[in-house]
Amino acid sequence: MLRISRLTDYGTVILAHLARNDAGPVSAAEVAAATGLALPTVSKLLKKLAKVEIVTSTRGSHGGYQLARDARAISAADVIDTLEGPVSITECSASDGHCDFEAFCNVGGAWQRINTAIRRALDEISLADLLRSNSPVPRFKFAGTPIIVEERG
Amino acid sequence: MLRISRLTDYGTVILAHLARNDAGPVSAAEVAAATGLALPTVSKLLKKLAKVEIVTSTRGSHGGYQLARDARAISAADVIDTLEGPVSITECSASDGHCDFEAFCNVGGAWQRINTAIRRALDEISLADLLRSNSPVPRFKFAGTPIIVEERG
DNA sequence: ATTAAATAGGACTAAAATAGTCCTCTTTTG
DNA sequence: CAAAAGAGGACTATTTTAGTCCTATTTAAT
Repeated sequence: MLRISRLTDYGTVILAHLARNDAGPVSAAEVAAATGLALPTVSKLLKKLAKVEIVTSTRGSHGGYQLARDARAISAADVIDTLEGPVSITECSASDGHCDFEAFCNVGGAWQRINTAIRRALDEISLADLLRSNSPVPRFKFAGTPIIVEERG
Repeated sequence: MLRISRLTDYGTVILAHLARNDAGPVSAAEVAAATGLALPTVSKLLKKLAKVEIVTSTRGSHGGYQLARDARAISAADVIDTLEGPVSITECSASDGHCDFEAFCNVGGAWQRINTAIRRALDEISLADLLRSNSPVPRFKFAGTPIIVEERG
């Protein structure tokens, strides 16, 4: 339904936590405790975010993660690109741009226009814009185990 | 990755075929033959499109489907809403708008802005805009059986 | 009337993508 | 050198998406 995945949403929650706790590295375990997300999941996401330098990591004891730059300089597009691959409304336009069936393909200029509009919207929103209130975890209505939102630790 | 599903893409191919064959109803079987898509799939999609009156159906022998209105009056948003549910970038904002955890939720105004931008882009593109060239079926690069694009029948 | 060609509706199965967990290795600090 | 942390990747489970099939209904032609 043209929506971002849960993991990407978790990613924004995690980044929001880092943005609010900016004085030194925060461990994945701390983030997990504060957000109610499972540690392995938090860990996995932070590793990906570290790889593209949205966050920086410090290894070893007292290590952890922190934002690599100001929250205003991290866009929704950065996060989405990292956590679910490049944004593109059709499979075709996500490819290398050279499709064997281009002549038969109805995915043309109009879809590209849509892609461009979406991308522009995502580029213009920063992590700072997404930061709101006390926000551990959004509530989802899917079938699986409900996410705990109580504070612990 | 924030992309439309294959079925929705098939939907646009099917609608494109109907738009180009506007003189009387076209049966699902004819559409399937012309586009290279499997009949049950075409049939399923056309039933959905008929239910929301993007196409009209005629039952009985010599029956079939045709566009319910001019291709310029059918938007990408209409088609996407029908074939993959309402467009909304997060699960929360797709819901009834009343979330038990609103106070904790970081999905706020900024995501809504993104949603709005996407929706506007989708509203502004019509089926007529998407109509291009001879276009049976876009080629996808996923693992399953490749879709036949040769003309048959 | 009967038969054939269609759509309507929904149940069911299969395949793919997504989410989530776990294990082993390396780095750093006390 | 032990403990706390991240790195990397393999693996499993779950959920979503795609695809098929069956039965009923409608309409037209004979």
